[in-house]
This record gives sequence, structure tokens and C-alpha cells, in this order.
Amino acid sequence: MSKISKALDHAEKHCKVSGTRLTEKRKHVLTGLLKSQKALSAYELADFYRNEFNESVPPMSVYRILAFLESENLVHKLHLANKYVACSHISCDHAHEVPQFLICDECSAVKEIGIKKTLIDTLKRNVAQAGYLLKSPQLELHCLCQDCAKQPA
Amino acid sequence: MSKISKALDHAEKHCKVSGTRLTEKRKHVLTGLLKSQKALSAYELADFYRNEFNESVPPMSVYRILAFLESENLVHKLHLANKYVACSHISCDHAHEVPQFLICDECSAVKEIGIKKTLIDTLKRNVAQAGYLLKSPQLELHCLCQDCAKQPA
DNA sequence: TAAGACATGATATATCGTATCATTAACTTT
DNA sequence: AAAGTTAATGATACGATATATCATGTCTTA
Ligand SMILES: [Zn+2]
Ligand SMILES: [Zn+2]
Ligand SMILES: [Zn+2]
Ligand SMILES: [Zn+2]
Repeated sequence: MSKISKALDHAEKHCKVSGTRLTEKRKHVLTGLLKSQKALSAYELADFYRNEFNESVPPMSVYRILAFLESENLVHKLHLANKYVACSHISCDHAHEVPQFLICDECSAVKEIGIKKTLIDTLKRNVAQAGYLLKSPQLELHCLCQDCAKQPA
Repeated sequence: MSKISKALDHAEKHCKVSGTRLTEKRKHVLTGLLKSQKALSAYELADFYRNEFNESVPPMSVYRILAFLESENLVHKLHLANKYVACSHISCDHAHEVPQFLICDECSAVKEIGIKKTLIDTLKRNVAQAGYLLKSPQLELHCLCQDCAKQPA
């Protein structure tokens, strides 16, 4: 069983438990993200969908579907890149924590990592000292992936 | 001498040293950011400019001017908000470090803070462990400012 | 003053995103 | 099964952010 169908399987179960519906279209959008292995914009996903499934989907529907998938923690939005990625932990059983992302500025590759809680706590203290309240500790960092770091830009 | 004219004065000197020109328009755009005390988009700045100086500027020029000001470290772009802020350290003499920003999601207030180097180093190590290269340690964090944290959203 | 560099204006277009209303599909209740 | 209700999707319009390109203007300097 491929990684992707395994993830879809988990997503299915997840939705059943949460009492929501993983429709065909939603499954297809998620498949697109899983296959692409990088961050895609809603419009890029609509294109992918059209090519992959020989069926066109209005970008507006993609937005709605992404919002749904995000609310189920199956997908994450990268606010820095205005793109979306499939969660790396769909097939994991543990509860989902606040995600941290490394985004390759060259090729949009994304790595979802766990950052030590102590580091986040330190960050929170830093923010509090400045009189602000940290709303979301989701970090998104401008990076280069291994491949892009090697090559001459 | 007001804080703003002091900052403009410093900006002027800074540009003289770096051999660049702080033209009237560029000065006005910077003034807009200094006055606003919050992050503004290029288009918002164009509006501000029109009202403040009774002279219209095409948004495209604002973009170019912002790019210039950013290259001189007089202005920073917030990629998370797609807005721009005047640097808080224009009037400082020390060299400019990589900035970190706390952005109020409610009112666009922005605080430019210095985050301890040790924390950044830890972060860098985390990223390296994941096989990525941290391109810019500029952090932008979703926050609430003091005012907005108090009020019922 | 003529040449070159730099700055700005003007226009078109790409990209990301929201708002709104209509239509269709699915689930619920009788 | 039929009717009623809710959820999902389609369709259209529009707004905001951003880039690309070519034309025009302004400053500097020889
Ligand atoms: Zn995740
Ligand atoms: Zn890359
Ligand atoms: Zn600064
Ligand atoms: Zn605020």
C-alpha cells in the first residue's frame, strides 16, 4: 500500500471519527497535495486537479475544500508563501501539535518539523516581555532545501 | 526636534554615506510609514501619500520606493502581512541586525524586537538537523498587541 | 550642452483571496 | 418513498497584492 493511499485511508478514518465527510473532491484535492510533495497555491491545485482527474474544479471550490481540510488538520496553510501542504502526520496516531515549517524559497519544498517545546517557551517569554501576546507559535522559516542549497542559484 | 524628523535626518545621512539618493518622494513614503505607526500596504501608502501631500503617486512607484528603502534597511517588508514598516532603529548608530517582528493580527500594529542570538542559533541547529539551510532568521509572529489583547475581539 | 545613469510615470497583466447567490447532493424525518 | 433540512459545490463578480515592460523625466558629470 503506497504512502499516499495509506494517508488517504487515515484521512478517511479521521473524518469518520470527527463526523465530517471526506467527499470525492476533497479526497482529490488532498491527493494532489500528497502527490506534489511541495507547497501549492489554490490555483495551482485547481490546475493539478484538472490534469490529474480530467475534470475541472473552480478555484473557489478548492479554497473551500482547503479550508475544510485545514480545519481537520489534514492540510496546513503556509501564510508566508500563500500556499498549502498536506500534513506530514496524517498517518500518525498522536494528536497534532502546532506545526513548524521550513520552506524552500527556490522550489517550494516544505518540511514540517517539530521544534523543541523549550524553544517555543523561550520565544513566548520574549514576546511577552515586549508586551505582546503570541497568538500562534506556528513558525515559517525562509530556507533552502538540500537540493537547492547545493546548486548555484 | 520630533522623533520623525530625527529619523528622516538619520535616513538622509545614511543615504549620503551609502551614496544613494533620498529623493522627496522617497522621503515622503518613509514619512508615511513613520507617521502611521503601523504596517501599511503599498496601496495604503499611496492613499496616505495622496492625502498627506496633496499629490498622487502611482502604487507602482510606491513599490519601487519601498524596494529602495528596504535595500537601505530603512524599511522592512512583513511577508506574513504583505505590508511594510519603518525600521525602528533608523536613529540608532549600531549596525542593523536581522529583525524579528511581532504583528498584531487585529490592528496591524508591529513591534520590531531583538531575539536573543542563542535562540536563533538553536533554531538554526534545528533547521540544519532537518537538512535545510536557514536563509533568513527573520521571524514574523502572529500576535495580539497589548490593546487588542485586552479588548474582547 | 550632450551623454549616461537614475528615478518616476503609465499601462497591462498575473496572482491570491473574499463575498454572494444559485444549484446540487446527501442526510433526516416522517 | 416523499418531503424537508443541511451540507457541499458551482458560478460570477470583485478586491487586493504584485510583477513586467516601455515611456518619460531628472540629475550628474564630463
Ligand atoms: Zn501537520
Ligand atoms: Zn529547494
Ligand atoms: Zn530594522
Ligand atoms: Zn492590536
